[in-house]
Amino acid sequence: MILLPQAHAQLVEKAIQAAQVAGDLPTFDLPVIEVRPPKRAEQGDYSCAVAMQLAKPVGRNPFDIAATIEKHLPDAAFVGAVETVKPGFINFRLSEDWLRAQVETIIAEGDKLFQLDIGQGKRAQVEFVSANPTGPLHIGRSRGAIVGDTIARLLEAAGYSVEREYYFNNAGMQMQSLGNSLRIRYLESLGLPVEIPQEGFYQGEYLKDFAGELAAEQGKALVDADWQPFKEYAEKKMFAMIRATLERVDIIHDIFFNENSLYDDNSVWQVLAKLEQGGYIYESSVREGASEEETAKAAGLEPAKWFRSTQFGDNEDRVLVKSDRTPTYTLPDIAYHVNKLERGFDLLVNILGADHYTQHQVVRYGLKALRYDPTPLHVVIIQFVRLIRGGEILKMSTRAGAIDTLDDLIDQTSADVVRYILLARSPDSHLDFDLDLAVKQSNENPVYYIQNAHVRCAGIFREAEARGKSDDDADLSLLGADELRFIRKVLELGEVIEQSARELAPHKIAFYAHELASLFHPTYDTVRALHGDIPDDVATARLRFYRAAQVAFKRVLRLMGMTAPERM
RNA sequence: GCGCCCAUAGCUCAGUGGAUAGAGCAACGGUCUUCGGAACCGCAGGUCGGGGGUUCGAGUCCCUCUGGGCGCGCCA
Repeated sequence: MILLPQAHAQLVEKAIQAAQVAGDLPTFDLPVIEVRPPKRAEQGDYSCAVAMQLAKPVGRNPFDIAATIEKHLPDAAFVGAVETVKPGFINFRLSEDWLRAQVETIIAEGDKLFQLDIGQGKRAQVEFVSANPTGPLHIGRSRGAIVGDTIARLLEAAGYSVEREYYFNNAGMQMQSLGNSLRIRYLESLGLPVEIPQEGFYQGEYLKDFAGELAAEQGKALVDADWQPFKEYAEKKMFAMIRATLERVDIIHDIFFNENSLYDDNSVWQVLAKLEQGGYIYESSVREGASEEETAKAAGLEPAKWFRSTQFGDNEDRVLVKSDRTPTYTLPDIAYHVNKLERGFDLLVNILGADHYTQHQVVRYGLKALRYDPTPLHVVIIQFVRLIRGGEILKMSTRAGAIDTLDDLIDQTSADVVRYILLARSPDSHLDFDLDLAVKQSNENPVYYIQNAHVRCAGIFREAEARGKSDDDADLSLLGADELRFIRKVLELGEVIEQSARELAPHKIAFYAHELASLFHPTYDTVRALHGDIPDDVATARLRFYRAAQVAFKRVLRLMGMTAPERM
């Protein structure tokens, strides 16, 4: 299937070249020619403003230039009419015959509708979620989960070969606390006296469940054990839980990358050595340029290893190896990104919460110091989510208790609702998740509005079958203006995929889905296929149209990771 | 104080430097002896936070101010 903006742009380009050959336009370097749907439908299906850009270099008024370009436009099957208007727009209208024929193309492409080849099979990796297995997934994390998975789906549709990766750390203090918390719950479930620590204790109910299972499996065998075996047990269970939660929203990672492997293969220390060789590391108990206060605080500390990130524009140097000679999170994170780059991906996408921005900058400085080319690396920063219930704002936190896990949210709404609401906002914007609205199964909830379009198509075919009618051998010339308007919108899907994949802006598909549905429902209302007074040939053509519509909705819903229900 | 993000209709938000700034919800008024109404139609709603600048053209780019979010740890 063709991308219409690009196809039109090529026509304009050829027209300009032809005009130059004919001497109607002077010679100049071709600008990037952009063609897009105008805001107002009366202005055409696609519009090009290149003549305005050319007015200055060519030294003529834009309207004349546009008219000249129009004169030299080559023929194309998809072009119905061309018009040059006011300041210098060239407006295109799609051929209606060509549009009608697209109904068959859409049906033929089916689940692969607008499967593009922009990625040309290049390898892309999307890293997202990446929560350590210390607890269930929270809503704050889940926005990144949905955005990351949808970006992966869009990249696949754009023609990339995509891997989904989850980076985690199962070492460190938090995991030790988790193991210790489980140990206490385990002893408690055996009826032994325990003391719940004030700090570093995980309160969650899930640990009581784990403890109960562990006690049932092991009896009193672990009464004298330290935190270690408990940590291992908790980690295993926790990951199973996280995976199960993600699967509920149709997210499956291909690779779980353990931070520890970067120590096992020594790459963390190799990275450090290379930075040292480059002269980017110094040893000191306090960073260079520190305030008196900081210096006083650091008095008596053993020297740490500092990275001169200020050389790359950072506000201050960062510690890579602490006084106790263990690395900070930053060092393995740099090593991880080196690892990613060396795996040869053409595109690396990293989904991060807004609070990780600074950390990521330091990683980039590290890569720069190591002389890696960071161009494949793209970061999508996700702004925070606020949960709203009864008009009240509940702030999200990965350490808060209560009711804000992704599982809870799915339980209270549905996987589809969660996916759509978390998706339908620019990642740059803060997101208010209105629980009351999400729970409502009414037209206030856009999720059902979109899915209902698919349901209605499915319903038509159930009914058609019952009445013994089919859409075989349809005469598509019988389709009217309403149907064509909808088909035009379906054909914009390619642009939406291309653009949202290129810009890593998956919310665009969500808005498109709603726009498509809002063209569908009025059409469904007026364009009847199975009414008694509809002639058979018209009914057949319309059924064929609804077949194409169903294909489009299914494709769009699947691109968003949502289900395309047959009934609701 | 420094860095990043945000500010558009009453509310929640779209808006790739192009033409008269758009949806949904809420509010108001209508439609239907339904291929499943979680629908459709209409009406109304705006100094695009303020001020400068760049451009043939700015909600969009630059500067600045104001207001909000996040970060600025030898935590991860």
